[in-house]
Amino acid sequence: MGALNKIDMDDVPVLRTVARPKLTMLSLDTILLGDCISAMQGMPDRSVDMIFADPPYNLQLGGELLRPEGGRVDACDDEWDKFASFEAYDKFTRAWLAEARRVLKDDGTLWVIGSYHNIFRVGAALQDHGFWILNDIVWRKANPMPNFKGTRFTNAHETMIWCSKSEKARYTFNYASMKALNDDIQMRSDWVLPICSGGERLKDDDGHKAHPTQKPEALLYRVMLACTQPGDIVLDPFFGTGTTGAVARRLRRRWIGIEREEKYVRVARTRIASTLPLDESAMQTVPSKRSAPRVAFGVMIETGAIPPGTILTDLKRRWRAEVRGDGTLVADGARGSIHKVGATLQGAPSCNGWTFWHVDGPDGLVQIDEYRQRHLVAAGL
Amino acid sequence: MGALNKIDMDDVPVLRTVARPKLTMLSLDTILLGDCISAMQGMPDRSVDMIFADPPYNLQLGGELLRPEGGRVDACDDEWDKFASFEAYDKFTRAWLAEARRVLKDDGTLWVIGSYHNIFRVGAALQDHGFWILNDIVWRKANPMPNFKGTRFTNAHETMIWCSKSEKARYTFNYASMKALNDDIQMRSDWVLPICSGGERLKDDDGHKAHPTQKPEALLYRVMLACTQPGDIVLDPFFGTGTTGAVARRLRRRWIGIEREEKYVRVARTRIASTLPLDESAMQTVPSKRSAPRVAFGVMIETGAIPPGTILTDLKRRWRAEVRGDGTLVADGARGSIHKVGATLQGAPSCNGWTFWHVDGPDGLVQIDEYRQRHLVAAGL
DNA sequence: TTAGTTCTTGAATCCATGC
DNA sequence: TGCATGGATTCAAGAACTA
Repeated sequence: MGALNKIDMDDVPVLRTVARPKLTMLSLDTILLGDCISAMQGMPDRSVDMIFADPPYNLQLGGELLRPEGGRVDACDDEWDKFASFEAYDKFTRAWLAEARRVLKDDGTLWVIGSYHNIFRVGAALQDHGFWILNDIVWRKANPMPNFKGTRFTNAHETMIWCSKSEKARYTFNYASMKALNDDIQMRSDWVLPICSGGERLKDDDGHKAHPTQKPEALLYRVMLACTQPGDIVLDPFFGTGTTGAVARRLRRRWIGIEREEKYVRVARTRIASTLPLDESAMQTVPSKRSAPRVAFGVMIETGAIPPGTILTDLKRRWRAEVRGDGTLVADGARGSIHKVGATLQGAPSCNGWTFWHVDGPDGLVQIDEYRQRHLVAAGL
Repeated sequence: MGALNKIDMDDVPVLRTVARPKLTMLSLDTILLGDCISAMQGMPDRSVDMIFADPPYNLQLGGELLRPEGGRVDACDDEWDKFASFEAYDKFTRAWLAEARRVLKDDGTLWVIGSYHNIFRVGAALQDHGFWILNDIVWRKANPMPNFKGTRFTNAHETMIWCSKSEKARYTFNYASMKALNDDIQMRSDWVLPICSGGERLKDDDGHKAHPTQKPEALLYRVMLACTQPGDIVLDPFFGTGTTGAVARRLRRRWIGIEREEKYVRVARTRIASTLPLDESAMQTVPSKRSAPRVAFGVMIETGAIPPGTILTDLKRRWRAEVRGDGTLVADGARGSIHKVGATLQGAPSCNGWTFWHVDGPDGLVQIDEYRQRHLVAAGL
């Protein structure tokens, strides 16, 4: 009996990990069913070019959370995300990191994604294992779930850590591709991408989401395009529904996925089997679109462009309002945002405060939108 | 000889930390010259409302050892940012965090800012000390320094961790102010703000920047507006050029700064002395409904605003209920408070009766919360 | 067919007070 | 300390539905 039992020979093979002698050869484009630490123990030293890891976040959620309209939030309360303590989580983290480090080629890189619940512990463990952090990348979600109770800031991002095995490692970074992907401007450490929803979100037979934390393919697309070459081997030790495998296949990279839950493996197999590799020509360049950033009026106050206490007026000086420290306006009989106060004073259903309000200065009336334009220019946006 | 030698009595006093017996009283709006751990040891337990900490980022390893206990470094370069190892940095971090935790009020909050070089170690240490992370906030720099060599992604952000002393702490979060500051949309965990440059950037006599990591006032403005009230005490154990003090003074908060380097203290003193507090009227913020006085629905009946027998309906006129003399409602199959009846009829777990129910009058539907607002205004509340 | 409206949902550490 | 109760609280995207 070998190290792994091959239980399927279809398009996307699935191997069941049984014991742990090292394989002399890697099975590529394959899902290993089992615990990631054991599975990696069966892999040779320095055998993969990149590792993308989306480990449990250890969310530590409380009771159920209700939306304002009464609905229930479908939280990630799965058993695989529960740990007894930070110590238990650290022990688990350091164990899989040790194996990941061993199977990674010396010039390979490791990516880990997490949230504030776990990412600090993961980052500290990485450094303790000798990994050299190259960047921390912020995935700014275009459409995050709001904070329903108004108790904190909207948790609108997740963090990825990108690191090499050592300070001197000669890692792959496709600088030119990243710049091209970003309209010929250097790719920054913050990426704005939508969450995984719509047709991309995999559903089970009941129509429920197949996995609570499926990542968008766009995220993996950018990661893989940045740090690997076609033909490189990408390992994902927390494979889930196989986003890493699907994108690897699309981008003509080789891949290995490890997943403990059989139900996720089934979903991943079907998904990857139906994913088509991109045309080689299509892999050359990728279009991108940059939309104008939204600037809140409050930023004008914070940056000192319009100090609190400033009196604003409309073009015909019919109404006046005073700017408050929190970016709201106060006028005779109205208070609130620049838009709301403008609408109330005029008795109009709505109002664009940016064009309605002006600062009455030495040079006459200056529309506050003028300040916003200056801010955008100064910020290089 | 007292714990601190007062060496200056000007507008912004500077106290030199000498020994460490606890002070019975806090000196406010003051800079303490000395190592932050020693200085905090001279402060009482649970004495400050908020701490903003911008510790050394440990940007370079392999430099000379800086003793965690705080041995002074006289050099004019940035020796304060060098640590011999992660262990040394951790030891230093855990030492100042322990004092910060002791000095912080039980319902106070702590902010720490850092980059990928140090923030993961700081975050893990926070959690190990029992702090409860509320958010990690990404300061997305509008105009970061490019990566000149093209070897990584442009390092375009820094990370702040916001935490309370415990999971159950009742911390201050001015939700309504934050929402107002962001054009009436919940403030997110990613903040786009320019770096500190131009006239705000302090220069020394040679025209060089006075401090290598001066933070923009806009950043502190948002932090302080979010988590403190006017009059609250804000401590900054790594004061530098005193951005925290300047913004605190502007926003009419009290402040304490600790700084080891005399040259930075000089710059900070001049800066803060020339900062003007904002007008009190400009400090008024949007009152939150949670802090508004409670009004029982029965008062609406007692004052005659809504007479018994009035028929209430929801916005879509799907349900009807009749007002009783004691302030309860009676509907088909339900009776009780405005909230309970609304919840029962909808089959919802809960319901805000004030916003659910309406009076169907000559001017159309009027939300009963409208009556409550009128009552509050009339009562001068 | 289209345009407008309503409904659903996403890695979430998500209430405050009084008895 | 636990339980009952009042009543505060949501953004964007895509699908489903309606006129």
